[in-house]
Amino acid sequence: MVTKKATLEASAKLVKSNRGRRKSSVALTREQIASAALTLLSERGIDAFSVRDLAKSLGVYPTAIYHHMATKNDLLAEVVAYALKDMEPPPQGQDWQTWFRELFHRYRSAVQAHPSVAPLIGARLVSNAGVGSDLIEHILTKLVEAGFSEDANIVEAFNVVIAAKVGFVTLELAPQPDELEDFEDMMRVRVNTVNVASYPLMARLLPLLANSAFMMRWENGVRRPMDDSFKAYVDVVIFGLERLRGEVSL
Amino acid sequence: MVTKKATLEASAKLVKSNRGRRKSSVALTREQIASAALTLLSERGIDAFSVRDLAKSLGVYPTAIYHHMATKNDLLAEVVAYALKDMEPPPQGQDWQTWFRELFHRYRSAVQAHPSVAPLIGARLVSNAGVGSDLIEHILTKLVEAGFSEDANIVEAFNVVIAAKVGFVTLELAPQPDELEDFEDMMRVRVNTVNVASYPLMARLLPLLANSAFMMRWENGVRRPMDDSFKAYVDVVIFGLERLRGEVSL
DNA sequence: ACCTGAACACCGTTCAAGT
DNA sequence: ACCTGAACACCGTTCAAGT
Repeated sequence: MVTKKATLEASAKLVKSNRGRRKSSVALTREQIASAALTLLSERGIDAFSVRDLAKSLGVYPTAIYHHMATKNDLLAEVVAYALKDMEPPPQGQDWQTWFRELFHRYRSAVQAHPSVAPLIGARLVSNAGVGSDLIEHILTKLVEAGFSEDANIVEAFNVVIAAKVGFVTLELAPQPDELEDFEDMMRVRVNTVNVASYPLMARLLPLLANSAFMMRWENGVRRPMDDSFKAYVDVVIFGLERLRGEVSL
Repeated sequence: MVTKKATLEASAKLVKSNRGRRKSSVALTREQIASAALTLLSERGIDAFSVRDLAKSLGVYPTAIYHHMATKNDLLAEVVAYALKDMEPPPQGQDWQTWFRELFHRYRSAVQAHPSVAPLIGARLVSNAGVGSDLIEHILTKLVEAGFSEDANIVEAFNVVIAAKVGFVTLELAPQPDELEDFEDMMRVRVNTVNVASYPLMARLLPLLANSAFMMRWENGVRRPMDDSFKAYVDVVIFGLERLRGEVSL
C-alpha cells in the first residue's frame, strides 16, 4: 500500500484540501484537473463553468491547465470519463436480458452520482470516445448470445442498446435553466391553465402528469427521479430486442 | 393569401436578403431573430454561436436583441421551437403503432433539416417547453387507444414515448468537435488498433462497426445517417410498448 | 416601444518568458 | 517539463440615453 500510488493519492488529497491555495509544488495531473473540474461542475452547473474558475480552484494560472489539456472541450471529455470511471459492468453469467437491464440501471446510477455531466454525454460526439473497449466487447458478446450476428442486425442492435442506454437518462437529468424561479412559475401556470375543452385527456390526467412527465415538469431528475418511467423504458427496450431478434434478418 | 401574414413574410425576406445591413426601419420580431439565429447556427455550429454575431447578421446592436429575448438561453429555446415548427403530427385514423412510427420518423426528419439544434433538445430543460399541447394530447389519445390508462401506466408510457422520440436522434446528430481532422485521425487509429486477442468480437465486426456504430464513428448522423439502426430502434420501441401494455398494471 | 452607445465583468486561448 | 505573466480577441448582459 505504501507505494508511488499511495503517495500520489495523498498529495492529491492535500491539493484538494488546499482549495484556492496551491502550497504543494507537486505537478498537476490530468486526473486532479478532472476531479476539481467535476467538483466545480457539480457546485455551479455547466453554464457557469469556466477554465479560469477551475484554475483558481486549483491555485494555478488558467494557462497552466493548457499544459495538460488541449482545449476546454478536451477537458470536458476528460471530466465525463472521470465521472463514469466507477461504473462497473454487470457481472457475467447472467442471461442477456438481465445483463442489459443491469447495464442500463448501473449507467443511470453512475450519471445520477454526477448529474452535472449529463448534458455532456450523448449530445457531444467527443464524450462517446470515453467508453472503454471492454464494455463494447461485453455488449457485443451479449448480443451474440441473444441471437444477433453479422448476418442478423448486430450493428443495428448495438446502436439500439447505446441509444437506449444514454437517451432516457440524458433527458431525465437535463439541467434546469439558471433563472430557476421564473421557470418554475411559468411551467406551473402553463400546466395548470390547460384548456379542458381543447385538451380533455391532458386536463384529466393533469394530477398524474404535473411535474412527473417530460414537458410538463419544472424539476429535473435530480430532484424528481423518474424511477417508474425508467423501469418501463428498460422493459420496453428488452421486450423490443427480444422480438427484433425473431424478426427478419437482413 | 395576400394578408398580413404574406406581408410579414415579404418583409422578413427583405431583411434576410440584407444580411449585415439593416436598411429597413421595420421593427425586429422574435421570429426574424429566431430565423437569423438558426441560419447562423447552421453555418457555424453551436460552439461558435454568439449573440453579438447574431446582432451583426441582423444589422443591429447586440443589445437590441435583449429587447426581444430575456437571455441567450431564452433565444436558443425560441430557435428550437422555430426549427421544429414545421413538424406536422401524423394524420389521424391510423392504428397506434403506425401513428407512433410516423411520429418518430417525422421528428427525425424535422431535426435532420436543422441538425444544428440537435444538441439543444433534450439536453436542456428549456427546450422541452417548446412542444405544443396539441401534440401532447395526440400522444395521450393514442396511448389510451393502445390500452394504457390512468390505472395502467399511461404516465410511464408517455415518458417512454418522449424519451424514445428524442433519444436516438440526439445521439445520432451529436455535433463533432471543432478540430475535425485531429478527431477523425484519432478515431480511425483507435478503431483500427483494436487488440484482436483481447477483443475478438470487436475485431471481427470492425468492418461493420467502423464509422457506423456509436463510439466507433468519426462522422455524425449529418454526414452518415444511421437509417437502419433508427428503423430497428423504432421497431424495438413499438414492440416493447405492445408488450408493456399487456404486462402488470400498477 | 424600440434601438443606440458605452461600459462592466468576464471569457478561451496564444505566446514568450521564467524555473 | 511545468508554470507564470501579459496580452489578444472576444463574450453575455446592464443601464442610461436617444428617437
